[in-house]
Amino acid sequence: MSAPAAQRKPSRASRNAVPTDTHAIVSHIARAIAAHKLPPGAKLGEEALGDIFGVSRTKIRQALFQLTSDKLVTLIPGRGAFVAQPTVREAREVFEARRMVETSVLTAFIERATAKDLAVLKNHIAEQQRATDAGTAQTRNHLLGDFHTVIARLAGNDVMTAIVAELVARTSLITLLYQNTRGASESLDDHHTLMAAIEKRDAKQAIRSMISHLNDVENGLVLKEERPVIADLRSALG
Amino acid sequence: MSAPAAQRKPSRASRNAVPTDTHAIVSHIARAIAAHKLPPGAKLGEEALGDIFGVSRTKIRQALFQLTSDKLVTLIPGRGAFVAQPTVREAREVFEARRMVETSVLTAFIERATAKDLAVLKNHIAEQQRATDAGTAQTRNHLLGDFHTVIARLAGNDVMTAIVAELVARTSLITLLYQNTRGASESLDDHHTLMAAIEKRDAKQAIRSMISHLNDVENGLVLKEERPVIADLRSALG
DNA sequence: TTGAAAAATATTGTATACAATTTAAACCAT
DNA sequence: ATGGTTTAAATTGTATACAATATTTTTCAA
Repeated sequence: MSAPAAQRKPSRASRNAVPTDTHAIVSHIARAIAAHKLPPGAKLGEEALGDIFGVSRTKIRQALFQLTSDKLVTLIPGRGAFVAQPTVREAREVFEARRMVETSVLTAFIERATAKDLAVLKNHIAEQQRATDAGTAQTRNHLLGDFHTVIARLAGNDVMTAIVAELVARTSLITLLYQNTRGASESLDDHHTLMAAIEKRDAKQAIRSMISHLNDVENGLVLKEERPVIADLRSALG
Repeated sequence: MSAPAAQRKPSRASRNAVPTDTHAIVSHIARAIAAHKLPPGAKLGEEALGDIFGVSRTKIRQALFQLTSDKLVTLIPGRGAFVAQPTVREAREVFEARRMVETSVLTAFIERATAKDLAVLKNHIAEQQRATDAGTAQTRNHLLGDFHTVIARLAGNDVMTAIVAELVARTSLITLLYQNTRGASESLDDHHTLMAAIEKRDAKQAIRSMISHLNDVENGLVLKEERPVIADLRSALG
């Protein structure tokens, strides 16, 4: 005898399609950043965000602090929150960290992967293929990054999965700030190659593929001089 | 013509020796957890903490959220914040993560370390030795964990350093919850052995040392049945 | 005495109010 | 016009107030 859900009094935000829970706000903004709707350097005003999500600044503040600890947002005391602008040094360190972390994860995955795990991964690549052939750039890029996180998850270590997920998220910010000259199809080719090595349980070859894949993405980056245009908050998040 | 610092109106907390800045509050609580003054499961009441640090619940809340994302605190909705009680599974994953992450970091360090870097590390071990011979258990344990973070820092990758630091902090919680039967002197011996391999730039041997060191610490853990006594908040943080 | 139900208390979740700082605008002198 | 100073507006930082939820205590019947 559960009470009808409609009994909940509708929050101010329920009219819009934007979330009201703190975690939902965080992932909503994170997705907007990853999808390149919110460019690096964009101001994230608290009241503006509060209006958009229909909550008070209190919750917005919590969300912004969390995003700051994820390195997607930079908090300048007294000035406010901005979408992070990773430095060249930070970009290189993130890629080095990914090479270190993901090769270990990949080794563990190859050791432990069941036939079902391999099938899941193959299916994920098929999704990537479909999104590349006929999908939005947003879902395609999301899937291409998610692939790396999925490997970590299938390797069965939640701690490592969280680390990989964070590094992948930071990478999406980096590839926007430093114009990625490398196309998505090249990355997808890399994933196919990597998958072939994984299926053969050839750890050495798989690691070589992973490292050269990450190197290629990193080497595809160039320093952009002009700052990207600051997008409108509401249109980016609405 | 700088105004005298005394012009700042003294905050409520200035009478006590406890910090008022949010980051300071976070590290103060984190240290108390690492020093095993706040046992796993201890309730972290917001008003109680606010009284101790002389700030409002607003700031305490921020600190608790940050500690939650560091996995040192568990936030149960509607119930409050508690010092985290990592599960056995989580403990194993943290150790596996450390083996993965720290072997990579160690390899990079051995490749890049200058003579000065080696000297810094040797000096750190000397400190560990002094603290083991004639220091408090608290500073000894802090230095033993810090050693791993120092290697990461000297390896020159801030992203990896942050990851190692977080894993080390989580480890201190784990070693309290699952009674560590292994003494500090054994760990110090391991560090000496590792240092010898590092000085010879013997990466393979160094990695072997690091892995067996982490394995030994992990294998020294046992499941404790009884819950640790909950310490008094004020005495732990004052 | 025990156990359940109800009331009272305490604690968390969220919003708002106010102070401090920063940013923008208006103003004036050169 | 230009540059700097002053004033006004807007934004952030912190504390407090109020609502919602948990916890404890009290009460009462078996």
